Amino acid sequence: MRREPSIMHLDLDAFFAAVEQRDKPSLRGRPVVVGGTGGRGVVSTASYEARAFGARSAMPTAEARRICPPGTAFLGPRFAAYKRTSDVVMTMLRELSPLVEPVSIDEAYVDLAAGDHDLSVAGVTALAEDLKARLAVATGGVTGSVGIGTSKSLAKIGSELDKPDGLTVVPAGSELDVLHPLPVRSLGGVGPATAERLAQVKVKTVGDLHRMTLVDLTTLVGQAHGAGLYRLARADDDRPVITDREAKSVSAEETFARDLTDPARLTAEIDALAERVGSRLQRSGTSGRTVTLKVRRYDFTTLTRSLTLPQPVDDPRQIAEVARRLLAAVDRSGGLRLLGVGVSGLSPYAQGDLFAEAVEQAEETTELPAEPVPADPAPGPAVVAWYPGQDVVHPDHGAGWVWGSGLNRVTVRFEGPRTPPGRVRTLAADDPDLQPADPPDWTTPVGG
DNA sequence: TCTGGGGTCCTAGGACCC
DNA sequence: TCTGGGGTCCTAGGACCC
Repeated sequence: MRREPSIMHLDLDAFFAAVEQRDKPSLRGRPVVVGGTGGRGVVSTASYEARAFGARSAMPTAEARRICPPGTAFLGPRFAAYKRTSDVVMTMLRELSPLVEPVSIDEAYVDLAAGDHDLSVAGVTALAEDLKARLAVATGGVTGSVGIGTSKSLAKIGSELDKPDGLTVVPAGSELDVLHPLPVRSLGGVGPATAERLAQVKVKTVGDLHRMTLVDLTTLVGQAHGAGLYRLARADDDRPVITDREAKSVSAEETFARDLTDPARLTAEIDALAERVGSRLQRSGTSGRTVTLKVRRYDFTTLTRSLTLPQPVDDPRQIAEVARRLLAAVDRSGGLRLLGVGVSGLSPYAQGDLFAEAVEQAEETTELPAEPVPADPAPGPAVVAWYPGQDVVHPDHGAGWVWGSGLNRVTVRFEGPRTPPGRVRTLAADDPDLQPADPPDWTTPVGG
């Protein structure tokens, strides 16, 4: 918590819908719903006119169609248009201060203390009024709500208090007066589950929360969460404004218009998702060691399966191979509603034989075969034919697949996709006994 | 024609190490 | 031959955010 209200939060109002209304004047003043328009679509953004009828973000579009009147526009999103408008706004914010933290396409924090500004209440009020006016002109009529306070949480709460096109400055010293009457849901990190737990002990407002002891709170909602809420209820928040954060994961997922059962279709979808993820990784110059498959079944039950490789991957083919193996081990009977593929454990892509180092480490913790690891082959250029996920067969060990490969060595997991690391075998990359194999027929639907 | 898609962070258990 | 605890990595799931 700072001594002056120097953190600003800007939230663009009903952003996607506002851009549509700007670009299509016939939509102005009418209810507009942007989101998935197919049978399984949900609402991304409802204009304020549509909100009057109950339309909300995350609501199934089918429900929004039921409750909104004839004449409501239902539009698919145009992300490129939103991105262009967002860029205009973020550029304006960076003129206020070099410390701008975009939270999403329509939201950002600005550390005004890093700019040259009068940080009195009157000063920041004038600054925000001027920003809002210029922003509306620069974007062609998109408006934003601004909160300014002594911390991120107060700035964010301020921007929520007066929507749309609002401005709230929370002066230093008045934080608790603002905070305590608000419902606990106003605090970042309090969602439906936490609110319900708190309600069960008669805690409804931030003021109620303030009266809980740290021990009671952490017992109720967990260590980290409890400690965080304890501080937020006291306006104790010193989180800095961060300009760029490194991505920790990259993923793509798709809900199908109809549940899929056809193995060939499932494989094709995995390949397409892996292609999206891999190309994004390659474009950003990163790669990651953990591949995660997400599956949502016909009955909406959702599960994830992941596998950490000894070396990072960014190649769509390799990502797809691993994801297909993970899919092979899940129950697909009844059909799948959604598939997702992700890569995490990201690191900047580095040239060189990372795998050799990974094997050194793995050998320290892995029960390796009794038979000796083949001696290092003669120095010289080695052709690495193996890639993670590739199916192989070995006369001594049977069927397996490549877990990791380097210049000289290849590590294979034998006996199927869930073989524990203790059963890996490290072989010479040029071991003549090790042969590529046709993939097993994993696509046959499995039960249980 | 119920329930998207992109993320982050936390928890908890098991394996394994010291 | 009786009993530990801390730390890290991996996996799976859940809550939450926009």
